[in-house]
Amino acid sequence: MLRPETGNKKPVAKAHLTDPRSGCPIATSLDIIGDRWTLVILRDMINGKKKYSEFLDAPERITTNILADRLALIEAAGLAKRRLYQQRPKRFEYELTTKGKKLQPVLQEICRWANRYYPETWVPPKSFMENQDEA
Amino acid sequence: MLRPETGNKKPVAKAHLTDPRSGCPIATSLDIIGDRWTLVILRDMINGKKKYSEFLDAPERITTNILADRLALIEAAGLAKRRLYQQRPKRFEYELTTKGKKLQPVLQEICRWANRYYPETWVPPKSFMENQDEA
DNA sequence: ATAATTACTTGTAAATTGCAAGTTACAAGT
DNA sequence: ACTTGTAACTTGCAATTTACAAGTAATTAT
Repeated sequence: MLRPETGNKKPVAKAHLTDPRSGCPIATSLDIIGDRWTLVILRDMINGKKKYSEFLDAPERITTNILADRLALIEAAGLAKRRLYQQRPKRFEYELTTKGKKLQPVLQEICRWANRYYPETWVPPKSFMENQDEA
Repeated sequence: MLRPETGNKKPVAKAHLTDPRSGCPIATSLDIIGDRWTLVILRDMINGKKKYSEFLDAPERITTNILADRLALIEAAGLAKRRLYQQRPKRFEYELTTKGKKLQPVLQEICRWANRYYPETWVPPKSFMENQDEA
């Protein structure tokens, strides 16, 4: 198909994003972050990664189509914003919004749990576990 | 197919359960809890639900095949244990292990985040948000 | 001129999910 | 005795999502 320039959107329907399964805060959140990839991308964003290629470098080896899809969903959910940082060729970088940054305590608790029950998991740097972003 | 009595297991392969994508505590955790249903079942277990039919009653309307699959995975991951509480007919109840209970802080942070950014979500009872289970 | 890089898209097979219906074992009502 | 109901699942199948591989457009590096 034609793709005259980068940056055109795919449908990104996903019914549960607009129509949560219930009023439960957990179910509503999982409609957005309840998959195997979204939070690992958020992890990288918290650690300062911004560019598509940086996210691809993660040791979990996300595939390009999933990454593109998740970045669009993350943006649609208001967890990050896409900024054009170069006109030709168009290049975007992704930055967390406050809403996205506020998920850091969730990630921190996940890490505490994993470090306790899966001792082979890495202990995150203090900057990740202590830093509660202002704002 | 034959199913002489209830309680026989299905394969439950899921490669990432035995072989995490990386040593990252977040990725490792998401290999287990990174889906749209597992944590809502854990929520119900924390709130004292034990039986299959009780989990089915949740407002999110989980289907029976997904519930059966998730209960098996939750047990395989050591987050809950299945107990035969009645011999004839065989009836099981599911109870959180300590490992499963220790995910409560993760759920609490998810609730805090959702209550802030999705004001239409329910505010959980204090018992859920404050209770840090002993052990 | 060729190779490499970035940020994707496309195609297709495999796996997972959702929906509906069926099954087994028993209990309770008529 | 027979039908109805309930609990805890299983089965079949269509629809959606995921993984894997390859391709593409624009531009820079060699």
